Order: sequence, then structure tokens, then C-alpha cells
Amino acid sequence: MKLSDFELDVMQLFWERGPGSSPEIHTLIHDERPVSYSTVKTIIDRLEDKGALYRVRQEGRTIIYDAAVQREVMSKSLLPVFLKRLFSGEPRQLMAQLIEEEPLDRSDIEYLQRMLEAKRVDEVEG
Amino acid sequence: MKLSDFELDVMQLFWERGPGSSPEIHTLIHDERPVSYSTVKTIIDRLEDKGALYRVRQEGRTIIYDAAVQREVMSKSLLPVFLKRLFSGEPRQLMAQLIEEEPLDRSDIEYLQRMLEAKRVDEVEG
DNA sequence: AAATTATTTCTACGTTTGTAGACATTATAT
DNA sequence: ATATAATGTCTACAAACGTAGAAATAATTT
Repeated sequence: MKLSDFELDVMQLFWERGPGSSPEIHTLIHDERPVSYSTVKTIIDRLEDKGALYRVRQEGRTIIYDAAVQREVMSKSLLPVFLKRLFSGEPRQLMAQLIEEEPLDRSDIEYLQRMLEAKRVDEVEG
Repeated sequence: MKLSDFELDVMQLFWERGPGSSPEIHTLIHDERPVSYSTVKTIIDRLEDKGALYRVRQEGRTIIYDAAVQREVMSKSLLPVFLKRLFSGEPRQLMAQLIEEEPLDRSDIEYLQRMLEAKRVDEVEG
């Protein structure tokens, strides 16, 4: 399933917040940039057509949607492509940029250190 | 500067290999998927129009191009967006997926562990 | 010198994307 | 009960994208 940038922006809101209506999503996006309700609704319709969103239920005449595709499924298919396009497929390069450029608090760092340590041990064994 | 997927695929080859001609790039891409020379040349022309490639020199009538935009410049602008769209902007989530899904050899791991350690120290100080 | 081949330039076209208005319809408020 | 507001449905359109053929031109081979 191929989603556009805008479509992914909308999916992101469902992934982050769970079920919601078109007016709700419009409000959230409109806070960031001026875009009409119609535009957002069109994107939601397309996402439904593509099978990325589904109708959870209806409240009055308001339709409540939710993600039909889990964030992880999408990121598992998109990360390798992103990695290839911008980092020659070398995870180390991407990791390095993340560590340099993005904020990580102490607990994040410790968590990642433990993950790396576990992976290092794995490698020795398997 | 906004580049399409295909345009980034082409840039990736220049970033990875340095200067090259359209026929060379076509050959490389054609190995992966069946696409005509014209198609690749069109993408290269568009990249030149956008200022992402420039003409290094000419050999006979063959034009040699190279990246006018560094990979790092592009990745610095695209990584935060990617992070937001697929990981709610949380670097830790993306890092975790990288560690889980991508191959890292011992020296990669040790390098990243050192980076994390340095960042942890930073945090205590600043 | 002529024929062939390689490369560039130009043009084209269906699809996807971002954008939104018009209209219909259902809720809500008066 | 009627007017107003909210929401959904339908239609549209310019720009970007992926795709490639045709024609021009320069280089190479015969």
C-alpha cells in the first residue's frame, strides 16, 4: 500500500491518538497549516479507499474512523527504503544522525544501550 | 528543495558513487528494474532544473553530472519529517526499529555505544 | 564518405497528489 | 416547524510524477 506524504500525515494522527472523525482531524491539521475541511476529508476518503482507514462507528451523522494498518507495518516497509535512499542503506549512518540531531533523554539512552548490548551478544552467538 | 522518490533514488547513486553520466545511471537503475533510458534521462534533467545536479564536464558529447546538494543536507531536512510521520517524532522508536531490523556488525555497535555514552555525558553537563 | 550507434533534447500522456468548491443531507437551535 | 449549522458526497483542476517515444545531433565504425 502506497501512501502519499499528506496521507501519512493523517495516518500519523490516527496512530498517535486512535479513532477520530474528519472534523477532528481537520481541526488538528488546521492548527499546523491552513487547509480546508474538504481537503482533509478528501484525503481521509482516499485513505479509506486504499484500505488504510476504516469506519469504526457512526455518531449521529459523524463517521468515526481508525487506522486499518498498524504504524509498525508501515514503518517496517518504509524504513528500509528511506535508509537506502538517504544513507546508502547503512543503518549506522542513520543512527549516528539520530543520536547527533535528535533529543534523547537519559532513559532513552540507557534503553538503547541495552538493546545494542543485547544485539552485540546475539552476534557473537548466532 | 523537494525531490520525488525516483529523483532521490537517482541522487542516491550520485551520493554513493560520485560523478556520472546518464547512460551510466541508466545502466545501474536498469539492473534493478526495467525502465527506459528516456525515463532516467528525464529524471536527471528534472534534477538539474531543480538544482540538485550540475554538469561537471563533458566527454565527447556525454555530459557528466554530479550532486549539487550534499546527502547530509537532504537527510537533515528529511529525517525529522520521516520521524514525525512514522514514529510520532520519537527518535527512540526509530532507533529501536533500526537495531531490531537492520544488520549491525560489532564495530557499528561499539561506535554507536560510544556515541550514546558521549551524549549521555553531555546531558548531565548541559 | 556513408552508415551505424550513442546521447541529448523535446514533447507527450496517464496517474497521483494537494487542493477545494458546490451541493445534499442530517442535526441542532430557535 | 423552521432556520442554521455541521457533515458527508461528489466533482474538478492544476501541478507533480513516472513513464517513454520521436527527432536531432554528434561520435564511431566500416
